[in-house]
Amino acid sequence: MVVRVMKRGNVFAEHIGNTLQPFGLSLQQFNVLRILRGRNGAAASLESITDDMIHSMSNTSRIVDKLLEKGCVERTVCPENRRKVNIFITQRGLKLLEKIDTVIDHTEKTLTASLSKNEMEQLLRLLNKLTSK
Amino acid sequence: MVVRVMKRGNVFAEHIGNTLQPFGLSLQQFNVLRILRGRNGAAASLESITDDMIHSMSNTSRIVDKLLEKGCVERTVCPENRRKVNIFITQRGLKLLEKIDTVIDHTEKTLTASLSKNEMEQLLRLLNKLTSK
DNA sequence: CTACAATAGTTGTTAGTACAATGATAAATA
DNA sequence: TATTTATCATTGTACTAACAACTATTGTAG
Repeated sequence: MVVRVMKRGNVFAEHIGNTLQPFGLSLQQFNVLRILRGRNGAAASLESITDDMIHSMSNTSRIVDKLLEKGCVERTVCPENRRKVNIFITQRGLKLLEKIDTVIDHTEKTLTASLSKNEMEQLLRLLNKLTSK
Repeated sequence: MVVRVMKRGNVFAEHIGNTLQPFGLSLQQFNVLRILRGRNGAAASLESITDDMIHSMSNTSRIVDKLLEKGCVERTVCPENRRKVNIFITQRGLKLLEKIDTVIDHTEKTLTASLSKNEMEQLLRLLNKLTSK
Protein backbone atom coordinates (compact mmCIF):
# COMPACT_ATOMS: atom_id res chain seq x y z
CA MET A 1 0.00 0.00 0.00
CA VAL A 2 2.85 2.30 0.87
CA VAL A 3 4.18 1.79 -2.63
CA ARG A 4 0.82 2.62 -4.16
CA VAL A 5 0.63 5.92 -2.33
CA MET A 6 4.14 6.83 -3.41
CA LYS A 7 3.45 5.97 -7.02
CA ARG A 8 0.20 7.86 -7.09
CA GLY A 9 1.88 10.84 -5.48
CA ASN A 10 4.56 10.78 -8.14
CA VAL A 11 2.06 10.57 -10.94
CA PHE A 12 0.21 13.53 -9.47
CA ALA A 13 3.43 15.47 -9.03
CA GLU A 14 4.31 14.88 -12.64
CA HIS A 15 1.00 16.24 -13.86
CA ILE A 16 1.05 19.24 -11.58
CA GLY A 17 4.64 19.88 -12.59
CA ASN A 18 3.69 19.86 -16.26
CA THR A 19 0.88 22.27 -15.57
CA LEU A 20 3.28 24.65 -13.84
CA GLN A 21 5.97 24.50 -16.47
CA PRO A 22 4.56 27.22 -18.75
CA PHE A 23 4.59 29.54 -15.76
CA GLY A 24 8.24 28.91 -15.04
CA LEU A 25 7.65 27.53 -11.57
CA SER A 26 8.76 24.22 -10.17
CA LEU A 27 6.38 22.30 -7.96
CA GLN A 28 8.28 23.26 -4.83
CA GLN A 29 8.51 26.91 -5.80
CA PHE A 30 4.77 26.83 -6.27
CA ASN A 31 4.33 25.24 -2.86
CA VAL A 32 6.34 27.97 -1.17
CA LEU A 33 4.35 30.66 -2.94
CA ARG A 34 1.09 29.14 -1.82
CA ILE A 35 2.31 28.84 1.74
CA LEU A 36 3.27 32.51 1.67
CA ARG A 37 -0.07 33.52 0.27
CA GLY A 38 -1.71 31.55 3.05
CA ARG A 39 0.01 33.77 5.59
CA ASN A 40 -2.05 36.74 4.41
CA GLY A 41 0.77 39.20 4.62
CA ALA A 42 2.20 37.94 7.91
CA ALA A 43 5.94 37.51 7.96
CA ALA A 44 7.19 34.01 7.30
CA SER A 45 10.56 32.80 8.45
CA LEU A 46 12.38 30.15 6.52
CA GLU A 47 11.80 27.74 9.33
CA SER A 48 8.06 28.25 9.38
CA ILE A 49 7.91 27.68 5.64
CA THR A 50 9.99 24.57 5.92
CA ASP A 51 7.62 23.16 8.51
CA ASP A 52 4.89 23.09 5.89
CA MET A 53 7.08 21.35 3.37
CA ILE A 54 8.80 18.05 2.73
CA HIS A 55 12.13 19.74 2.44
CA SER A 56 15.08 20.48 4.61
CA MET A 57 15.64 24.13 5.37
CA SER A 58 18.74 24.30 3.21
CA ASN A 59 16.78 23.60 0.10
CA THR A 60 13.91 25.82 1.06
CA SER A 61 16.49 28.56 1.24
CA ARG A 62 17.46 27.94 -2.35
CA ILE A 63 13.88 27.69 -3.50
CA VAL A 64 13.32 31.13 -2.02
CA ASP A 65 16.43 32.32 -3.91
CA LYS A 66 14.78 31.29 -7.13
CA LEU A 67 11.54 33.03 -6.24
CA LEU A 68 13.53 36.15 -5.40
CA GLU A 69 15.14 36.13 -8.83
CA LYS A 70 11.68 35.97 -10.32
CA GLY A 71 10.46 38.83 -8.17
CA CYS A 72 7.75 36.72 -6.58
CA VAL A 73 8.95 37.16 -3.00
CA GLU A 74 10.87 39.62 -0.83
CA ARG A 75 13.35 38.71 1.86
CA THR A 76 14.48 40.96 4.69
CA VAL A 77 16.36 40.34 7.90
CA CYS A 78 14.00 40.20 10.87
CA PRO A 79 14.77 43.19 13.10
CA GLU A 80 13.60 41.52 16.32
CA ASN A 81 15.81 38.53 15.77
CA ARG A 82 18.52 39.10 13.28
CA ARG A 83 19.05 35.41 12.76
CA LYS A 84 15.67 35.15 11.16
CA VAL A 85 14.52 36.37 7.80
CA ASN A 86 11.09 37.67 6.92
CA ILE A 87 9.78 36.44 3.66
CA PHE A 88 6.75 37.92 1.92
CA ILE A 89 4.98 37.24 -1.31
CA THR A 90 4.95 40.21 -3.68
CA GLN A 91 2.13 41.55 -5.82
CA ARG A 92 3.82 39.93 -8.75
CA GLY A 93 3.81 36.62 -6.90
CA LEU A 94 0.14 36.96 -6.04
CA LYS A 95 -0.74 37.77 -9.64
CA LEU A 96 1.17 34.76 -10.85
CA LEU A 97 -0.61 32.49 -8.38
CA GLU A 98 -3.97 33.83 -9.48
CA LYS A 99 -3.20 32.98 -13.05
CA ILE A 100 -2.07 29.51 -12.05
CA ASP A 101 -5.01 28.81 -9.75
CA THR A 102 -7.51 28.14 -12.47
CA VAL A 103 -5.34 25.80 -14.49
CA ILE A 104 -4.24 23.92 -11.40
CA ASP A 105 -7.85 23.53 -10.38
CA HIS A 106 -8.54 22.07 -13.75
CA THR A 107 -5.62 19.67 -13.52
CA GLU A 108 -6.65 18.52 -10.06
CA LYS A 109 -10.22 17.96 -11.18
CA THR A 110 -8.99 15.90 -14.09
CA LEU A 111 -6.74 13.84 -11.86
CA THR A 112 -9.54 13.07 -9.43
CA ALA A 113 -12.42 12.84 -11.89
CA SER A 114 -12.83 9.12 -11.37
CA LEU A 115 -13.82 9.53 -7.74
CA SER A 116 -17.18 10.65 -6.46
CA LYS A 117 -17.40 13.41 -3.91
CA ASN A 118 -18.04 10.88 -1.23
CA GLU A 119 -15.06 8.78 -2.26
CA MET A 120 -12.86 11.85 -2.23
CA GLU A 121 -13.85 12.52 1.35
CA GLN A 122 -13.21 8.91 2.27
CA LEU A 123 -9.78 9.03 0.72
CA LEU A 124 -8.90 12.25 2.46
CA ARG A 125 -10.06 10.89 5.77
CA LEU A 126 -7.95 7.77 5.38
CA LEU A 127 -4.87 9.72 4.33
CA ASN A 128 -5.23 12.02 7.29
CA LYS A 129 -5.57 9.08 9.58
CA LEU A 130 -2.10 7.91 8.68
CA THR A 131 0.37 9.00 11.28
CA SER A 132 1.88 12.28 10.24
CA LYS A 133 5.50 13.27 9.83
CA MET B 1 -6.61 16.13 -2.11
CA VAL B 2 -3.98 15.81 -4.80
CA VAL B 3 -1.59 17.68 -2.54
CA ARG B 4 -2.33 15.36 0.36
CA VAL B 5 -1.47 12.30 -1.69
CA MET B 6 1.77 13.85 -2.86
CA LYS B 7 2.78 14.83 0.66
CA ARG B 8 1.95 11.44 2.08
CA GLY B 9 3.86 9.78 -0.73
CA ASN B 10 6.88 11.92 0.05
CA VAL B 11 6.75 11.13 3.74
CA PHE B 12 6.57 7.45 2.92
CA ALA B 13 9.42 7.73 0.46
CA GLU B 14 11.56 9.40 3.06
CA HIS B 15 10.99 6.62 5.57
CA ILE B 16 11.55 3.86 3.06
CA GLY B 17 14.68 5.65 1.85
CA ASN B 18 16.03 5.79 5.38
CA THR B 19 15.34 2.12 5.81
CA LEU B 20 17.27 1.32 2.65
CA GLN B 21 20.25 3.51 3.41
CA PRO B 22 22.18 0.96 5.49
CA PHE B 23 21.95 -1.43 2.54
CA GLY B 24 23.41 1.08 0.14
CA LEU B 25 20.39 1.17 -2.13
CA SER B 26 18.40 4.18 -3.19
CA LEU B 27 14.64 3.88 -3.37
CA GLN B 28 14.71 3.68 -7.14
CA GLN B 29 17.48 1.11 -7.22
CA PHE B 30 15.39 -0.94 -4.84
CA ASN B 31 12.38 -0.54 -7.10
CA VAL B 32 14.30 -1.81 -10.11
CA LEU B 33 15.59 -4.79 -8.16
CA ARG B 34 12.11 -5.71 -7.06
CA ILE B 35 10.79 -5.39 -10.59
CA LEU B 36 13.55 -7.69 -11.79
CA ARG B 37 12.83 -10.21 -9.09
CA GLY B 38 9.20 -10.11 -10.13
CA ARG B 39 10.19 -11.31 -13.58
CA ASN B 40 11.29 -14.64 -12.14
CA GLY B 41 14.33 -14.96 -14.32
CA ALA B 42 12.71 -13.74 -17.52
CA ALA B 43 14.75 -11.18 -19.43
CA ALA B 44 13.83 -7.58 -18.83
CA SER B 45 14.59 -4.85 -21.30
CA LEU B 46 15.22 -1.34 -20.10
CA GLU B 47 11.97 -0.28 -21.65
CA SER B 48 9.93 -2.90 -19.84
CA ILE B 49 11.48 -1.89 -16.55
CA THR B 50 10.81 1.76 -17.24
CA ASP B 51 7.16 0.99 -17.88
CA ASP B 52 6.82 -0.13 -14.28
CA MET B 53 8.47 2.99 -12.96
CA ILE B 54 7.92 6.71 -12.67
CA HIS B 55 11.13 7.40 -14.51
CA SER B 56 12.27 8.18 -17.98
CA MET B 57 14.36 5.53 -19.65
CA SER B 58 17.51 7.63 -19.46
CA ASN B 59 17.48 7.58 -15.70
CA THR B 60 16.51 3.95 -15.49
CA SER B 61 19.60 3.29 -17.56
CA ARG B 62 21.77 4.98 -14.95
CA ILE B 63 20.03 3.26 -12.09
CA VAL B 64 20.89 -0.04 -13.73
CA ASP B 65 24.48 1.21 -14.03
CA LYS B 66 24.59 1.61 -10.29
CA LEU B 67 23.14 -1.83 -9.69
CA LEU B 68 25.73 -3.26 -12.08
CA GLU B 69 28.54 -1.68 -10.07
CA LYS B 70 27.12 -3.33 -6.99
CA GLY B 71 26.89 -6.68 -8.72
CA CYS B 72 23.15 -6.88 -8.18
CA VAL B 73 22.23 -7.19 -11.87
CA GLU B 74 23.67 -8.38 -15.16
CA ARG B 75 23.24 -6.69 -18.48
CA THR B 76 23.76 -8.29 -21.88
CA VAL B 77 22.87 -7.27 -25.39
CA CYS B 78 19.78 -9.04 -26.62
CA PRO B 79 20.80 -11.34 -29.49
CA GLU B 80 17.41 -11.25 -31.24
CA ASN B 81 17.35 -7.49 -31.33
CA ARG B 82 20.68 -5.93 -30.76
CA ARG B 83 19.16 -2.61 -29.85
CA LYS B 84 17.74 -4.13 -26.72
CA VAL B 85 19.48 -5.21 -23.55
CA ASN B 86 18.57 -8.09 -21.31
CA ILE B 87 18.77 -7.32 -17.66
CA PHE B 88 18.70 -9.95 -14.93
CA ILE B 89 18.94 -9.87 -11.20
CA THR B 90 21.92 -11.80 -9.83
CA GLN B 91 22.11 -14.13 -6.85
CA ARG B 92 23.76 -11.33 -4.97
CA GLY B 93 20.86 -9.06 -5.83
CA LEU B 94 18.33 -11.64 -4.68
CA LYS B 95 20.19 -12.16 -1.41
CA LEU B 96 20.26 -8.45 -0.80
CA LEU B 97 16.53 -8.16 -1.45
CA GLU B 98 15.84 -10.99 0.95
CA LYS B 99 17.73 -9.23 3.68
CA ILE B 100 15.87 -6.01 2.98
CA ASP B 101 12.43 -7.61 2.77
CA THR B 102 11.97 -8.05 6.48
CA VAL B 103 13.02 -4.56 7.50
CA ILE B 104 10.96 -2.99 4.76
CA ASP B 105 7.98 -4.99 5.89
CA HIS B 106 8.52 -3.64 9.33
CA THR B 107 8.77 -0.07 8.10
CA GLU B 108 5.62 -0.42 6.06
CA LYS B 109 3.72 -1.86 8.97
CA THR B 110 4.85 1.02 11.13
CA LEU B 111 3.81 3.56 8.53
CA THR B 112 0.35 2.06 8.17
CA ALA B 113 -0.21 1.01 11.77
CA SER B 114 -2.91 3.59 12.33
CA LEU B 115 -5.24 2.01 9.79
CA SER B 116 -7.31 -1.09 10.32
CA LYS B 117 -7.21 -3.88 7.81
CA ASN B 118 -10.51 -2.78 6.45
CA GLU B 119 -9.38 0.82 6.10
CA MET B 120 -6.25 -0.32 4.30
CA GLU B 121 -8.39 -2.13 1.76
CA GLN B 122 -10.60 0.92 1.38
CA LEU B 123 -7.61 3.13 0.79
CA LEU B 124 -6.12 0.78 -1.75
CA ARG B 125 -9.40 0.52 -3.57
CA LEU B 126 -9.73 4.30 -3.78
CA LEU B 127 -6.16 4.76 -4.93
CA ASN B 128 -6.61 2.17 -7.61
CA LYS B 129 -9.78 3.82 -8.75
CA LEU B 130 -7.86 6.95 -9.65
CA THR B 131 -7.13 7.02 -13.35
CA SER B 132 -3.72 5.52 -13.96
CA LYS B 133 -0.74 6.97 -15.77
C1' DC C 1 19.94 -1.69 -52.49
C1' DT C 2 19.61 2.96 -50.72
C1' DA C 3 17.41 6.40 -48.11
C1' DC C 4 14.44 7.58 -44.56
C1' DA C 5 12.01 6.64 -40.47
C1' DA C 6 11.31 4.21 -36.10
C1' DT C 7 13.02 1.87 -32.05
C1' DA C 8 16.11 0.97 -27.90
C1' DG C 9 19.56 2.79 -25.13
C1' DT C 10 23.16 5.94 -23.65
C1' DT C 11 25.30 10.33 -22.67
C1' DG C 12 25.39 15.48 -21.72
C1' DT C 13 23.57 19.19 -19.41
C1' DT C 14 21.05 21.57 -16.10
C1' DA C 15 18.06 21.91 -12.21
C1' DG C 16 16.62 19.89 -7.89
C1' DT C 17 17.50 17.33 -3.50
C1' DA C 18 19.98 15.30 0.72
C1' DC C 19 23.32 15.81 4.09
C1' DA C 20 27.13 17.94 6.33
C1' DA C 21 29.74 22.03 7.43
C1' DT C 22 29.84 26.82 8.25
C1' DG C 23 28.48 31.68 9.74
C1' DA C 24 25.99 34.80 12.39
C1' DT C 25 23.14 36.05 16.04
C1' DA C 26 20.89 35.21 20.43
C1' DA C 27 20.26 32.82 24.89
C1' DA C 28 22.09 30.55 28.84
C1' DT C 29 25.47 29.76 32.23
C1' DA C 30 29.53 30.14 34.94
C1' DT D 1 31.04 39.80 31.40
C1' DA D 2 33.21 35.93 29.06
C1' DT D 3 32.26 31.45 27.38
C1' DT D 4 29.48 28.00 25.91
C1' DT D 5 25.34 26.38 23.79
C1' DA D 6 21.35 26.81 20.87
C1' DT D 7 18.94 28.79 16.98
C1' DC D 8 18.25 30.34 12.13
C1' DA D 9 19.90 30.45 7.90
C1' DT D 10 23.28 29.85 4.02
C1' DT D 11 26.83 27.42 1.38
C1' DG D 12 29.47 23.23 -0.34
C1' DT D 13 29.26 18.80 -2.25
C1' DA D 14 27.67 14.74 -4.07
C1' DC D 15 23.67 12.42 -5.78
C1' DT D 16 19.32 12.12 -8.30
C1' DA D 17 16.11 13.50 -11.82
C1' DA D 18 14.24 15.88 -16.17
C1' DC D 19 14.91 16.88 -20.86
C1' DA D 20 17.29 16.98 -25.08
C1' DA D 21 20.85 15.31 -28.18
C1' DC D 22 23.14 11.45 -29.87
C1' DT D 23 24.49 6.40 -31.31
C1' DA D 24 23.32 2.06 -32.96
C1' DT D 25 20.25 -1.14 -34.86
C1' DT D 26 16.09 -2.46 -37.22
C1' DG D 27 12.10 -1.67 -40.25
C1' DT D 28 10.09 0.19 -44.42
C1' DA D 29 9.33 2.57 -48.94
C1' DG D 30 10.93 3.81 -53.19
